[in-house]
Amino acid sequence: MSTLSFNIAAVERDTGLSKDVLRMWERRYGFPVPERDANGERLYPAAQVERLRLIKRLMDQGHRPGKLIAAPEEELAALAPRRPRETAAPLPKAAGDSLDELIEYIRRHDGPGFQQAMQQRLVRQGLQAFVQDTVAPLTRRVGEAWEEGNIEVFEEHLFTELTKRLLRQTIATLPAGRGPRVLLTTVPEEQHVLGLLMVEALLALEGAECIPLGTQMPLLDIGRAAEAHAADIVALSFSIAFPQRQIGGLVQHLRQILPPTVALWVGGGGIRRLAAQPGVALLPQLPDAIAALQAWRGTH
Amino acid sequence: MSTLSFNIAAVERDTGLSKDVLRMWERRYGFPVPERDANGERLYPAAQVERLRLIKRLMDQGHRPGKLIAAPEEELAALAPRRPRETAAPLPKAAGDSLDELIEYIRRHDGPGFQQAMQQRLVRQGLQAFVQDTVAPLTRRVGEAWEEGNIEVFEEHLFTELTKRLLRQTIATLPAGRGPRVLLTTVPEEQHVLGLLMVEALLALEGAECIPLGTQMPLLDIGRAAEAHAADIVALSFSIAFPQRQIGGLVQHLRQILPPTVALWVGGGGIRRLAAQPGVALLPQLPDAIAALQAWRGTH
DNA sequence: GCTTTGTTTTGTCCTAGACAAATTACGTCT
DNA sequence: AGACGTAATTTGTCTAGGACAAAACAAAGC
Repeated sequence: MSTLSFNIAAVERDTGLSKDVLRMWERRYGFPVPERDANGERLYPAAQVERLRLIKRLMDQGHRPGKLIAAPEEELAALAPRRPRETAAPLPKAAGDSLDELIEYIRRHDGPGFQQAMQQRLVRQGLQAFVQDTVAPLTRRVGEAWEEGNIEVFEEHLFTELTKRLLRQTIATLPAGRGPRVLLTTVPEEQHVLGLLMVEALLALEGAECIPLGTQMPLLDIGRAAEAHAADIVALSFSIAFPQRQIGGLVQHLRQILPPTVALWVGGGGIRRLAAQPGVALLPQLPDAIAALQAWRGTH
Repeated sequence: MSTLSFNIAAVERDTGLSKDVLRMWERRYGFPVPERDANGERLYPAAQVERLRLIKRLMDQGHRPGKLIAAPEEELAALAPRRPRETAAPLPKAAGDSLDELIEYIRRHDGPGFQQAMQQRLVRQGLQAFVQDTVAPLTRRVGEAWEEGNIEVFEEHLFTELTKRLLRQTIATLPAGRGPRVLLTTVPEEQHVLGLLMVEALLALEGAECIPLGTQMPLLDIGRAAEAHAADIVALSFSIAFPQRQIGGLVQHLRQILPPTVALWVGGGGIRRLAAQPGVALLPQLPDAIAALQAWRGTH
């Protein structure tokens, strides 16, 4: 079998670094330096792709590409402590009140075990506490673990998929809401839906009428959907992974598209550094959504 | 309020046409011709964005960009019969065995009604028939309606989201499978998960042990996941909207990454024109998945 | 009818320059 | 020392036009 190599589109797919950035880094920092095929097009060896993935992860953690690419191998040792693979800490048989127990199921690739443990916590805590005290911190922990290289991409996907299922399943059992009508979605490029589901669970529990439109809705279509569904509120979610620099412009753009009578709520880990805008409610934390709902009801 | 305008990144987001393509069309066909901001960067008026969205839709339908862009306004009349908005055909009160009834709920933006009707059909038909005779054709119908401009993007999203919920909810009630272990996912850029869920439902019903990893998994991570979960089969799904030209290379690439002992199944509407490859099973139709499962069991 | 061969269409990749927004570094003032 | 404003730097995205291969289509032959 030949050594695997990736064309530039494949590298973009697998690393999340745009073609422009890949070419610019090559020009500017001298890395990566791919080979070329017969046609003069870039061909990245697997080793360079791996290194790029590592760099991308550390960038998402806050490091700067210039430093990372310059540093030779110390960064691998110092910044990326890959999980000691076979530690396999024994499951804490005790009360199991810790999130570690849940993460350990994921690390062991034990989907059914994870589902069962989550279900148990849901029943014990009730939906609201479950969302706020289990799902939210667990999501944060998984994100941190990913940044630190302690969890694989597919493990994170398994966690997300199973948690999504549980939340949706539970939301389905709630009675129909009485209003206001809240339209929930994300912008294109933003595919993380867990935050949205958490908000939906909390709002539905408070009796709001939620209209879940999934992810990746073009801005113009969000406007049309708000009109067609006679929505009172449009709620957007930005994950921490979403390119920060784009969020402000996007929200401003959408605010222009929506009629002024429709409220625009924005939440998620991505908005931490977002400046306030007129006509846009920032809800950095989950409880803020409940507060905003009560405030809305007070004024309508 | 000023006239809305979009920079090239926003147009890419909202139309799905890459920046390269937008610039190339401008150079080659003389459309679109955006204005420029103070910095010389493209600024597309909303009207041009609308037209681009229309062109993209017709392209997905099989038309060619050169023709579409040349044609002045006849194409709008001839090819894009926008749904007569207020027709509002009365719901067929009768047996309701037709898919039209279900689509009509979506058109009326009646989420709860749709859910209830779907649930009813599920109970009446049983899961296997429901997937094959309701969900699959309905998905196709919705896709066709979208191509013909008879359904809005957000309506399609609502349909997808609600159907996903119902399928996942139902899958959750099935008992744990006995094997083989089937890992289900899609490649990056492919975010359609409905096809995958349909397959999962059928396979789980046949007693397979499904590992749902959600969408958009980098190829290298699919390989790692297959190893970590000791998967017997990796099942990929390509929707009809996925760029055809990329599929062949992607599948070939993944086949190289996976160990030869792991079977690779590929399905979905996107593979209609895909050439056969050694070590890759093509499953264009849903029943093919069941057949493939039985074949696998026969040889193991 | 079908297959093969040439032509057109179309998307993606390439180089290389420019610049603005974000971030860091620095110097000054309180 | 800490706060603040300004300069330097880093970094991503945009622009221009050229090139070419893969796909789609047309035409000719069997």
